[in-house]
Amino acid sequence: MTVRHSILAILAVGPCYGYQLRSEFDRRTGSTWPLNVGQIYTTLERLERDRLVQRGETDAEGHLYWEITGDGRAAVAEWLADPVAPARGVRDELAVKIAIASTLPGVDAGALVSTQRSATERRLAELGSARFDGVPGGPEERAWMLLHDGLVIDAEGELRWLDRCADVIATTPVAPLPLSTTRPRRGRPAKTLDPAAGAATSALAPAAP
Amino acid sequence: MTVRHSILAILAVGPCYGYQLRSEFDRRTGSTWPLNVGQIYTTLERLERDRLVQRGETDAEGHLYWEITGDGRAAVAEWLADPVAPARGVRDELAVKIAIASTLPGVDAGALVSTQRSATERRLAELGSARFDGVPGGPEERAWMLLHDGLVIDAEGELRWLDRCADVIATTPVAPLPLSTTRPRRGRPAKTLDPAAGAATSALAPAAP
DNA sequence: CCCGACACACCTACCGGGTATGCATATGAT
DNA sequence: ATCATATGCATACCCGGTAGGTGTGTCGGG
Repeated sequence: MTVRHSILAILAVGPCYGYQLRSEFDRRTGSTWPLNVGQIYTTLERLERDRLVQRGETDAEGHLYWEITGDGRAAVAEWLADPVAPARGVRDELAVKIAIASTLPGVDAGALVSTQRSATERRLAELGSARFDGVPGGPEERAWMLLHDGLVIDAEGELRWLDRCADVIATTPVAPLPLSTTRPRRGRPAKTLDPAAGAATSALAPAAP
Repeated sequence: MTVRHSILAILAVGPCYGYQLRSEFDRRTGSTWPLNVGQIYTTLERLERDRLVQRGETDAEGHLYWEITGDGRAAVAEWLADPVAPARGVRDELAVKIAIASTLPGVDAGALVSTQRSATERRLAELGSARFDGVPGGPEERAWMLLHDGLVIDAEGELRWLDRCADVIATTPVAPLPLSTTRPRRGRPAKTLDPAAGAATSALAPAAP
């Protein structure tokens, strides 16, 4: 939803035509987020459908200027006021991958973790030597710095997490899981008598009282 | 691509029918990643199209068992060997949002950052009090712990990053950007003789009349 | 002097992940 | 008897994102 909202926010500054939106987006984000031009037009159509945007004037060169509506301004305000939703990113993807891998017979999950660790370390090194090549002092540089720092912090966190994964895998061995042989019973399940008690805490969580 | 690969990896253990794949996935990931059943079937069809999977036997209950192919096994091996691609997650989304916001006239980017910080702190607190409620000692618990720790590390990193953002915003003020007034020149760009001087002057756009 | 490179400008088709929803059947609880 | 819930499958849809095609105008170089 980033592109959608960003376009809307730029239109809140003033009417723009499609291609212009892209250059404004690039200027403000330092070309940090690769944006396909085609996406602009489909997004504009969807915004129009949702009454957040409307077609405005057409200039001599044939440029169609899009204007933001009242609803659109409200949506921008809401976007700026609301924090972005929790996540669903790489960490989840990695977590699922490792979780699945550690249940597969004949798969060394530890090796997977260490491979990933090497890749992340390499990434971190590349980030360390990356330099902004553009006009300093402008919005592009700020955007670049913010993104760059974010990637660094992310990579560092990934390393910490991978170490934790290696630890969990090494210390709490789980037998490889074959396919479940229990035939599923249809219908409403029988009432369970006692749910297993005692949930373990993770190392990062404070000890339960 | 997580679901696609995970399904394939489970099929490498043995043939399964659609619904069975979902329960195996849940069992191995601790229901950590909410997986819509419908997705299984569309994914299986795509896997079949790509020759990674093929239709097998149908049992007495009418369950169609899917089998992995040789290409499929190769794909699983490749998935397990390759590290997960760099990212494109929340951090990017947040970075773009902050970058855009800090160029909008009349928008307090600092307030946006602090709002986000509050939300992340709240999230972190919730994570701190979260406990695994399931059968301890199994793969579900391991998956839950890995994911949980990942979320904690991620939230902590986000806080660090947001502090950095606040710092950048406070110390390197950028004038709010109006829409660029420079008319785009079509055609092949003129050969730039002195790129530094020309670009630097045009970087700071004066307010349009 | 024309050709090719390249930027502007727009449009369309397509893909893949994900969600919602509908349908049918079986079964235990109330 | 009825309802709630689980298994089991199928389909339509949306959305973000990518690829690729169509022109047009301008400049540099052969």
